[in-house]
Amino acid sequence: MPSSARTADHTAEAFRRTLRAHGLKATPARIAVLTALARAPRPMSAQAVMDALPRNADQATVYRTFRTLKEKGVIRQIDLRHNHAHYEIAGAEEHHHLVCLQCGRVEDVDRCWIEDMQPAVLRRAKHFARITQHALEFYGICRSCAARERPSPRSTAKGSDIPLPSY
Amino acid sequence: MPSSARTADHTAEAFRRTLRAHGLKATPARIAVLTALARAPRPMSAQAVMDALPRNADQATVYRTFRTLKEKGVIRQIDLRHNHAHYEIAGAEEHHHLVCLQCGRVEDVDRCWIEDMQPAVLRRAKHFARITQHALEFYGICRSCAARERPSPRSTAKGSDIPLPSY
DNA sequence: AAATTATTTGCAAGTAATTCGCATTTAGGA
DNA sequence: TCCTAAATGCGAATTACTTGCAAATAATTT
Repeated sequence: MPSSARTADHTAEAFRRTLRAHGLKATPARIAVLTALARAPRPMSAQAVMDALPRNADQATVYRTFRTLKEKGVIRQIDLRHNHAHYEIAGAEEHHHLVCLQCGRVEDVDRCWIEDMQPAVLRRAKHFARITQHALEFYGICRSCAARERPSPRSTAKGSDIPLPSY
Repeated sequence: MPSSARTADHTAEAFRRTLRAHGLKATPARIAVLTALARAPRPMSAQAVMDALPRNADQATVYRTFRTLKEKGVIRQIDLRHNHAHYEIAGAEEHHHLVCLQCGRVEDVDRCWIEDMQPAVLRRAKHFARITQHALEFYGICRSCAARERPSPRSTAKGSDIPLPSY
């Protein structure tokens, strides 16, 4: 067996099956994006993915792929405070990240503690001198949205997809 | 004593003192931004703050104010997955947020649990039907950056402030 | 209270990240 | 192999945020 970092089958064939299982077409572009994410040791930016791709696949495709796979839960969006989104393959064991606000270095935190645990997290970290902040957000669906659930999955062609409150 | 939500003095005078304590000029724009954030029940976007401001203060000023106050730790940046940053006054007791991926509704989570605690979090929530994801990131300074600490706080005038690794 | 100066602001233009419209291509079922 | 919905590629558009610089101003000094 290969020495892949996280236990998971990250072959093109496996991705093909995953895509099909979600009712998505297994296109070369999507497989290439997933392969790039799987190879990278850290969450990747759109730019990094585009650079990693052989030749084809332009921005729009990469961004659309991110959105689609994120909606299906195949990949996960990460906010590293770099002024642009990062993505990683989901499904791996829960983990978080240590992000250096100065140089952008990212390191995995493989267990889930908060606040009082920060000294311990820091001790386990390989490359960090101190932790100054952390952010935790929960995402889900609120009651009113759940109530009018699935008004028409495909009707969202034009309008901005999220009706935001004023802030 | 007034019935302000979070225990803290959010008067213009208090903000003036806070600013001065951080070596910043207590300008009307800054006090207005802080006042807007203090009044809002949720983290605010730059747009929301600009709309809330009497008349003056343009984008550049608001964004610059965010950056300055964030660096001083007076306000905190929140990623609500709305495609733009949100900010809230820092210093209040630790809390997190519940964000509806469909309508953007935001609700505070006033205690800090994760994962296995999600059913309990959901039960305590007022407006949520389900939680599907959560994100936790730690921010700090890595060893190499700590090593070359404070090369010259003011010399970062032009270059992009964070030398990013390739992704 | 007026002078002084480093900060901060406002404006207008600029840049980076992400999205959209639409014609063309393609994956995968019939 | 044909067919059709889904996906791509291209260019243009939009959004979020930043920057350069001259004018304004907070707070210190006199």
